[in-house]
Amino acid sequence: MTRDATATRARVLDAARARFGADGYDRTTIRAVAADAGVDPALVMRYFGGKDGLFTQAADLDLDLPDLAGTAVDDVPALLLERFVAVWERDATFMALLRASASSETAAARMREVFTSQVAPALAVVAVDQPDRRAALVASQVLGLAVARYLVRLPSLVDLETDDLLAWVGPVLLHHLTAPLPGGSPPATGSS
Amino acid sequence: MTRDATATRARVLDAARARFGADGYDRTTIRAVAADAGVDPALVMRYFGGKDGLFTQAADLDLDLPDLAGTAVDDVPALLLERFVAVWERDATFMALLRASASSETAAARMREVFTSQVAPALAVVAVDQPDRRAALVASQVLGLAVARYLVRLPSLVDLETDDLLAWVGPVLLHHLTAPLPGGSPPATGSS
DNA sequence: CCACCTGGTCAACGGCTGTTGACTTGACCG
DNA sequence: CGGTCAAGTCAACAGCCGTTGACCAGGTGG
Repeated sequence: MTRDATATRARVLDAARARFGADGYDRTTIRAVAADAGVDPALVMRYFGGKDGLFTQAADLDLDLPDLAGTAVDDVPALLLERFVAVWERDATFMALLRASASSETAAARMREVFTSQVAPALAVVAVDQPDRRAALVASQVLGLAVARYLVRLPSLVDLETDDLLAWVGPVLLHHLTAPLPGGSPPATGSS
Repeated sequence: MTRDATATRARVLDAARARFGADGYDRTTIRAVAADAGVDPALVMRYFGGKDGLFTQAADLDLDLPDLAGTAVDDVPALLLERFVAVWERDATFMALLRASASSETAAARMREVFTSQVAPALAVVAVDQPDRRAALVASQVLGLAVARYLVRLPSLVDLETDDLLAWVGPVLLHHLTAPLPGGSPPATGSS
């Protein structure tokens, strides 16, 4: 059972996610990840090609958002928040990506890609209007929640139970998705 | 005019803010800051005692929030957002603190302190209810905006003019400050 | 002229890191 | 048993970083 390359790979990847999520990109060392996985640093190199490769594979985030077509827009915030909390608490992938985005342009680009390929399309179905912008606003609130709660750890947000969190923030997400366009006289560019 | 310690200190501090804001804590090297300021790295040591000291003094954030007592609550979001955008764009202090918070517990603690000593007291005057929690929710949206716009750089948020930003996000801040308590049956602790 | 203090530089040390290439171990196969 | 190939280890290199202590420059006061 030992000497199982697939299992070892998975163990290294788990250790990497934990380290990247807890310490950020720069403070995470290949040596520490290897030690956590009970493996020689050189093996990490062989498997992932380098620190960048290790991060890329460790921070491959899949939000697994459901198809919202046919869902009443009022039910969307609950679904979204439940999904995000689940992702936050399942493993450290999201935190790894978030922490790394602060100091690595590559990670920030990956974050943008997660938004473009997963969040924006999912929300485009339920936002009547300027779907991309509304999706970005939703993302800003959710991202801010993650930062304030898990990164900065403001006590009055850490104390919130998941249900209360939904009750406080849900209406805001709904607002971002459905509120009438701001700016009384929209300078629409001809295309209507 | 050369050999002016005060001016040199200021030059180093400016360079440090720029570097910390652009690259984060770990990627910023004392050598690079010193080079930017046209100074020997050893001088930075003499003046600030080390990298931590340099960061602490460079990331000493003052939001300069106005006294909101006597302000109509509907006017608060505009004031707040204008202040935050001003702080974001004035210098790199806020970005330095935000980026560093992702990988340094010290920086995260400083962020918490900024909230506790500046944001929460300022908003306590206008939030009728659970002022600390409402202030934290406001902070989460503002922080999320900073992350999404300046760090992850979601295009549809980067494109927003300051005025439009206010129009989109203002109502949300107002909601966070004034919306009725969620949870139909509040488990109030005896005081009613 | 000399001493002195402040502002500033120089060269170096020690530690940690990513990365590499040669080596070892162990399981399977004929 | 002997060979072979993947899995894994070992020791080392080269580079960069924070930090240090000794040193230099130049204006000031006696």
